[in-house]
Amino acid sequence: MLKDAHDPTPRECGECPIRHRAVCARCDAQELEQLDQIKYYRSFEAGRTLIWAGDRMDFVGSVVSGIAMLTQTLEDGRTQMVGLLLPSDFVGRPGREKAAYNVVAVSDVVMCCFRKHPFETMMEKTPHIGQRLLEMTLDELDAAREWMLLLGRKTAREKIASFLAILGRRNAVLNMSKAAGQVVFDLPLTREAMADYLGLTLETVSRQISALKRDQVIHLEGKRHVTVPDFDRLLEEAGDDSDGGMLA
Amino acid sequence: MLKDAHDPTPRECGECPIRHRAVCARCDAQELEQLDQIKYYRSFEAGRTLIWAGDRMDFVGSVVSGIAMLTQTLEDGRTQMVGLLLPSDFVGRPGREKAAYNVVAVSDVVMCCFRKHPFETMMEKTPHIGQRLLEMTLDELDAAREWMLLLGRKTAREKIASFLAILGRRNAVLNMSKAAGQVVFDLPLTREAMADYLGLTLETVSRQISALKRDQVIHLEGKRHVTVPDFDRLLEEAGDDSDGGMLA
DNA sequence: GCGAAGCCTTGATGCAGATCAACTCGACCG
DNA sequence: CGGTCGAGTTGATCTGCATCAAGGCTTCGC
Repeated sequence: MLKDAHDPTPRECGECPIRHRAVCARCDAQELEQLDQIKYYRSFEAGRTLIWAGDRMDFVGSVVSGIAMLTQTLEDGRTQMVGLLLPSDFVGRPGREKAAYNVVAVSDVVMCCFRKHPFETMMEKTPHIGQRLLEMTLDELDAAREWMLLLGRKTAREKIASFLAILGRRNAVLNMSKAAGQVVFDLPLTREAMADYLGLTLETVSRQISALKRDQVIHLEGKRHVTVPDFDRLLEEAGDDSDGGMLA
Repeated sequence: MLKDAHDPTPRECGECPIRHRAVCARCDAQELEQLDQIKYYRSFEAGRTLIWAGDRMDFVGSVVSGIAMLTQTLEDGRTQMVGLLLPSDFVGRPGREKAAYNVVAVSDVVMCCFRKHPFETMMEKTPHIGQRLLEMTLDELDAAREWMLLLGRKTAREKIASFLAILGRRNAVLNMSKAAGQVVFDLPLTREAMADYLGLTLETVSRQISALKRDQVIHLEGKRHVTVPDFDRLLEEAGDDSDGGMLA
């Protein structure tokens, strides 16, 4: 709610960093105009819960900057992450009254929110939006299915390696930082959040990271900065089918 | 490919059992006409693999009758089910060249296939289809996320109870067979397929079913016919949050 | 009627990862 | 400066599920 001086909130769609990847990617100038009428920005600080499962939702929206996670919990407190939201990812479901998951800010987050009812009406009249949302949802479904394989069948070491491979691949695409096959990135999550992602305990996450470090599969500077000297080696550790990940 | 005398393949959309739930649910008479031009039926016998991951796909389609499963495997053979396809569920992804998952017939299956390219062009011109597909995909994503919680955080007993609850709830809705809260249904999967669904071994599945039987949570006639005397008791065993499953 | 194959159950044993617990390190604050 | 708090590491022990192994029940073909 509060805005500070360094707030990276864009002023208008033209300067929006996710303009070409979010739900609005295919909208033309006139459609953006319409969206502009029903949108507003909100900022949240790291650690805050943006939405509680069961809450009434009066908006849907896009993550503009920062990282958030979707989680579910059992009554005794066991929690499982079921979505990791990066900039341009969509939050909420048109047509649904109440939130199905908790949404928690991992880092500071800025969201572009659309008032739900007007957005729904607009979706009916503007195929562009629904088409783009369909694409994005299909991508998420693929990711969820990859994730199910990980949760159901991989060992702790394979889970960690797979997670690092996902982060590494993303960064390799963004930065082209493949100097001699080296991949470098920062872990965006705490050990606990990684555990919730992978269906492990935080102790096991810590141990397996140490083991991969000991076996020279990765190097660590501090607790978060990772260097992967040989990415293929990491992929082997992840245990995927040989053609794995070529979809993305 | 072969058709036998008892083949339940519908002749035209008017008599199609999934007419009002599949991708074509919202299509008007004229749109159905168009779909009719590009569709054909195929039958598969139980156990057959309809599609191999990596295969070139020249069609997408709907399950008309029977049950199929989507599976992924690791190179050493460990396999995880990532989708359970019931009548009206959609197979394939518009815009994608190659199949991402294996599709295996659990029972005899009839599919209504649409030639992929004409279907894609039609989707662009017919918002009804894309809208319906979006709804269905969002539902699948929700189901996948529920499933992730199960795979990542539930015990073997809770997994079995959850699976039975899903089947029971589905049948309760269909049959209204809630004579005094009793729910009755047949297991559609072998122990091995259940294991692949739940991320367990088939021995553990068998043991946990025996345990639930011993503890009077369920009754079994033969290996497949299940009676649940007290559905709330089953839900407790499933370990879900108290408000659980009310989305469906 | 008999053998073989598929599906399922049950028992004995082992191990990967959970649990419980102690400790380190750095950031922040009065 | 010392104290506290959150994040992470590491060790010791326990346990739920996997693994290995044997046997039962049904169905099918000959």
